[in-house]
Amino acid sequence: MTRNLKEHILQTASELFYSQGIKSTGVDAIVKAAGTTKMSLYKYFPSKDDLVLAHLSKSRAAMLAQLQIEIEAQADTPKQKLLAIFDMFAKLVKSPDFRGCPFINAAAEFAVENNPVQQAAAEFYAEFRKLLADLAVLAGIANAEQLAGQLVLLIAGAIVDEQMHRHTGAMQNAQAAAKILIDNSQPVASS
Amino acid sequence: MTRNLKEHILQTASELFYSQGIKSTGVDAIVKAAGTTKMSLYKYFPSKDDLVLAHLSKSRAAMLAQLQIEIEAQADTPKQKLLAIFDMFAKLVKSPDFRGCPFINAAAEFAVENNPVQQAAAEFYAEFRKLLADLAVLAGIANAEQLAGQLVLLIAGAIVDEQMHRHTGAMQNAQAAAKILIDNSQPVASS
DNA sequence: AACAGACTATACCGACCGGTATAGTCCATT
DNA sequence: AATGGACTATACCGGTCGGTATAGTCTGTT
Repeated sequence: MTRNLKEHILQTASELFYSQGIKSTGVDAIVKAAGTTKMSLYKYFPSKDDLVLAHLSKSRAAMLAQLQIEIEAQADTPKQKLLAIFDMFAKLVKSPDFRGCPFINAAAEFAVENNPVQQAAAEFYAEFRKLLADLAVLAGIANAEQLAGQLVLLIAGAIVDEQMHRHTGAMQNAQAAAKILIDNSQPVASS
Repeated sequence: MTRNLKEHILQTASELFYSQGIKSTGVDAIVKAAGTTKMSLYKYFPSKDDLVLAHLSKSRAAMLAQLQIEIEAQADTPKQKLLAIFDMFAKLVKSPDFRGCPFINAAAEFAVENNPVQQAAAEFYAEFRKLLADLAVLAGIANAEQLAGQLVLLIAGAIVDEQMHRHTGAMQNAQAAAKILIDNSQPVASS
């Protein structure tokens, strides 16, 4: 039960942070939802900021792992894997619990530039882009970095769009655009 | 000086809301920055929420007007006008005061679904999309609505991306993608 | 049986939050 | 000169914020 409590508090905090927003979630609310006390929370997380950073770090790892699984599960070509990522996000966006991207939302809540929260958000998107760029390289695309950047824009834009107007199929629209961009990308000069 | 004070308070609040975030900006801070008192603020805006909504409404009108001007200033073809919008946002994103999209940020700060703040954000993006769709129709594009939606995704995504990693040219990358999407869109069946 | 450590219970702290009450100043119109 | 409305000054309200202090409970180990 000892190492479990820290994880349990973090899990509870994560859900509240994501569903209600970080600044709107007080420490007391987390403590009550987790069925514990402030003393225990502050034992494992010396400040609310630490808890917030832990939440973002956990979300980052979880999301990247999920992406990796989704990519490897697909036994198809790299190009099909790229498109499958849009399917995954389309599913994610359909969930009733969907409330936008936790990193974008956190970056919006913590406005000060170079804030640790913003840096955490930036790091996730940098890793996400790299993951897409690696796939694009495998797909034999010459301007892989540029294409990966564009796919990130489409996905981030669709997440934000779905957050505001729900169930408008923004992610499918993004995928349709992605298809065109991929098909129009230059192949590497073949031997 | 009478009608000026209301506008002055709103202007001050707008700047603080945008630069620091809405929830992080207290009424006292607005009052102090505007050089007035709480009594005057609450005379014109019966609650902070009203002030927030007024801020979003003002920002929406300002942004749409700026877009209209930019579009009409271009004496070029509708297709060139569509691309010119990306230039405008590229300039906007370069400003040292840039801190993301006020509507996306506000929607992220106010998590509760169907919150008035979220609705205001959604309304802006709906109008923005319509504006692009009208241009796409003029450009003789058959699937104008779909294309407009995709351009919105690219722009919103680039704004969010630039908010996290500054000065990476995300908006130029979005424009490059937009060119491809426009060139690959189906023309209306001509007579 | 005794000890240690994880965890709980609760009361408290100063600071700040959005919002209000009361009183007073300034100035233009009549 | 007097009235009235716009605006200021300031003190206050209850509530919540993040964070801490103190004390007690419960349980596994020796």
